[in-house]
Amino acid sequence: MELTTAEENYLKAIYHLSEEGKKSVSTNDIAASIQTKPASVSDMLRKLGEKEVIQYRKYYGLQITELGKRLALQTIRKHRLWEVFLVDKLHFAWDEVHEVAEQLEHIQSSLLIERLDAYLNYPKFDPHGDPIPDEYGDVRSRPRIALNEMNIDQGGQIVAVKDSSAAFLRYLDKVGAYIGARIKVLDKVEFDGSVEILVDQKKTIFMSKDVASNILVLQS
Amino acid sequence: MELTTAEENYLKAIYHLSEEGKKSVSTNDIAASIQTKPASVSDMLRKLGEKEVIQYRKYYGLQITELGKRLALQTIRKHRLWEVFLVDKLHFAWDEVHEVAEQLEHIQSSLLIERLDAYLNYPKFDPHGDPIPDEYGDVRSRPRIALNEMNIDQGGQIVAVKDSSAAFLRYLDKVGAYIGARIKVLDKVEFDGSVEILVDQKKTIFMSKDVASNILVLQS
DNA sequence: TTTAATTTTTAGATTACTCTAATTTTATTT
DNA sequence: AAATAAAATTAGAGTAATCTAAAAATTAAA
Repeated sequence: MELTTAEENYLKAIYHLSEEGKKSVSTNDIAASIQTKPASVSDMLRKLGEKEVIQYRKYYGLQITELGKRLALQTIRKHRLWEVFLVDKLHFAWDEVHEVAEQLEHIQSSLLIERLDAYLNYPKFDPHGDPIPDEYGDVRSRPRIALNEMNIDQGGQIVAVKDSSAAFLRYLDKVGAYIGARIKVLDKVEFDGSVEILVDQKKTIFMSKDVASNILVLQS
Repeated sequence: MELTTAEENYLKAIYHLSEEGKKSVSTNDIAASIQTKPASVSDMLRKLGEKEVIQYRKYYGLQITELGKRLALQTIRKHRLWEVFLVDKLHFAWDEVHEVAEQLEHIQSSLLIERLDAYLNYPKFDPHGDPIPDEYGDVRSRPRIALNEMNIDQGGQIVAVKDSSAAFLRYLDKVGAYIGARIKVLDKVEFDGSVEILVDQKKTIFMSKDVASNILVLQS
């Protein structure tokens, strides 16, 4: 089954929305998330329904099918592998990768992705800390916790950020709290919820609750 | 100035045809070279004319403009850099790269190409030995000579092949006569034009005139 | 130099995707 | 439960790229 680039983009958006939002995905949500008009979405939903990657009943909403999920995860896998390539090999900054990965994810060649995966040493997370599905679409996502919810003296590894705006990523880079960094909570301030953390066993930094709540940690 | 993927493909074909054929490029030639119908070509020529990447007079043929040449060379540059990446880094075989590079060449990001070029160590030739234009479209092609026309005891480096069929490339790989290999002509057989060459200072092989005439060498 | 063959272009459709504007359906309020 | 608001869909049209079939222009041949 072959999807066009546009179909892949819609399906990816639908997958993401149905993962996070929980309740059913609306036409308007999809339109907003891929910057298009609801009318275009309706049209595409009909087509995606025919291709059986979603189950679609007019006015009643949609449900992504198993096939749809698998295909969406394949695109997400490609996107995230390319992000790793851009950052690890071509030294792109975190906030420069998205646009390019958005194009690269549509290149069709299973050999290419296999080889790229091997070349990057089978990474499990992309530069934003999001998990990379395997070729069958399996995501082994270990439980993660927001940094501000950790207890004093607890340690772990930063594996993801919720807010991936360029400004936020630059801030994290500056304080050394990159994805993969090992951290430990030294203290928590009851009053404002801010935390004091040790980064990579050497640097102590303070973080507002706001920032900490946007950082996901794999506890150890 | 922005070209669509289709426009880039047409322009690339036109560039290649006008380089080799010398005389003017016909609608039929273009149609044949990109497997499409002459009617579609006519349509596209009008559009390319409007965008001033070619000079086009109905029924009278076309001429690629300086702008067109520059844009075509940019696409060719991208194509060849990606081929180097696929072969050098992802261990693709010579004959597996084309299809994928054909897709990758249309990714739009000047940063990406700059970084890729640096990452590959500014290669001057692609895996088929074709020169890679610089970012301004300059191709510094040093004089090359067919292997069968070299004299005894002359040395050089294999930089290109004329015949790039999969079978031929596989044969070359097997005997170690890859692009970049340093060779030296040990002997030439008057009778059938075959040559005896030393590859990479260690391996001696015999080559028919037929094969040797398809290998281009940069003399040293 | 007419006629015939070839090449090229136009005309008219088709597919994929998008849009605005109008309509229909569902959800919310009073 | 009727009226209103919101959401979703259809209708109709536009762009880009392609095709087949027909027409026009050029080239080659008799």
